[in-house]
Amino acid sequence: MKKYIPILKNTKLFSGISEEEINTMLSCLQAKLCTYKKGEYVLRQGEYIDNIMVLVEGKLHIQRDDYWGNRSIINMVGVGEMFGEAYAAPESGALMNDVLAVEDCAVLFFDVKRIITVCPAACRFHSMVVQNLFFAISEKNRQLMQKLGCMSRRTTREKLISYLSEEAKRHNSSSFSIPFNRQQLADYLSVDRSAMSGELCRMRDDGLIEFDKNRFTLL
Amino acid sequence: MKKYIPILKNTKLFSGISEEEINTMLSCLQAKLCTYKKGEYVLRQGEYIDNIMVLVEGKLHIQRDDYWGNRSIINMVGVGEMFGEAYAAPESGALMNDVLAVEDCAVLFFDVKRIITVCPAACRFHSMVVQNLFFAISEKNRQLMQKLGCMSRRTTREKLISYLSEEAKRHNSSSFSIPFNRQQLADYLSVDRSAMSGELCRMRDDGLIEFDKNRFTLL
DNA sequence: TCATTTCCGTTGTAAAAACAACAGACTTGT
DNA sequence: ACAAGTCTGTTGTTTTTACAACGGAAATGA
Repeated sequence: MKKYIPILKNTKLFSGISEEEINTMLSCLQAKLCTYKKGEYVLRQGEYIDNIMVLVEGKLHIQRDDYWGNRSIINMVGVGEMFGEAYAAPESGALMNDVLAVEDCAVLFFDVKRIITVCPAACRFHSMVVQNLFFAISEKNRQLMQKLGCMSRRTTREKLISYLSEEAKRHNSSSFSIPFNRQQLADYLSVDRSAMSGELCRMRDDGLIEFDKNRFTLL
Repeated sequence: MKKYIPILKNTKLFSGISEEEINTMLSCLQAKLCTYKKGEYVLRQGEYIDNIMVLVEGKLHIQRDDYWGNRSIINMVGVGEMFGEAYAAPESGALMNDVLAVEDCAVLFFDVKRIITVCPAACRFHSMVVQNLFFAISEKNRQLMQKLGCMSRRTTREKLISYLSEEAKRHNSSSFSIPFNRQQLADYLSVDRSAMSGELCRMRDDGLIEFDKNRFTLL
């Protein structure tokens, strides 16, 4: 577990907290480490959790499959990112989505109650973690609204432009790699893969974008 | 301002706090009351805020209009509900959406910093408000994911079924009124109004639902 | 009460997406 | 190195949606 402390130091949750202090808090918060192989589910829709998770290795998808097998990728989780925080509140109900390991993963589980209630030992930086958690949820909230803004577009082309623009803004560059292959991007935008593939090529022919595999450039 | 204390008592933010204590906190948190006529904007996309707002009278829409004039209603805000909490964090950037009064409204503004930092007078129930705020954001988060689940449906019919099912679940009844007219519902689901209107009638003919104006019944 | 506006369903047409099926390029694992 | 599998773009067909325009019903307001 200790080998992940440098990673935790750079997460939103432990921002501003030193490695030694993180080490102390890991036991204070009773963190548990679990590993998953590519393709395994970390959490399944319908489960109840009282943990907040931090991904310290690999890549995850928050996703959902409907009756007809249509997959919808809600979000991508990279190393250092938190997930499950929406279920931090008591009585938050069952998970709505699956969490799938798309690469071999390592995940740290933290007991929510131990985070949001003052710990008996009164860790010096406990209250800072609470505030960090608060800001992180707030940011996640904005991300979700951004995705809603993207999903509310009518056509595939508009969705693509919206998504690619956001990615360009996020990378501070008109050239960037995306964390999805074509099928995953289609699932993320909730459109048909082949239709999207065609639309991407049409956008390239129209001189809007260039791309090679997962690398895109906005023109 | 005092006349709204009974309303505040029943909000998520002030849950578990007595009316007298709320009265004390209103000054402690330096609350400000603003009123808006139907059709006025409470907040506009691009603004920067450091407040959390509670609607104490009327009805609001969180929405966004794109270049082409397509309106997309992100969320509906009713009396007692909070909004703007996603921008509670510092450096949370400019507002992504407009907030429109769809009825005459009264809104209470609270300074975020005064909520999340311990107040000088150390109000007895300040920490409870912080936790309430935390849970409220967490719940908003789940609501957004639920809407994403709805928006990720491919067809208008699936979106309608998804939305109406959630409403039925929320009302604990297969018969309920929705807070939208047809155009607003179409904007909320990001579909064409006339196409949606037709689909609703087809669903009625197929024996899936019944409706009269804003009142729907699932069969 | 009457005129005006808003709301809702309907229709027809054009545009777009979903779906299915396929072939070539590329990866992966043995 | 080779076989199997995956990923991507392409095409054609069917289904669905968007758009525009209209009429009647209901609500609003002077």
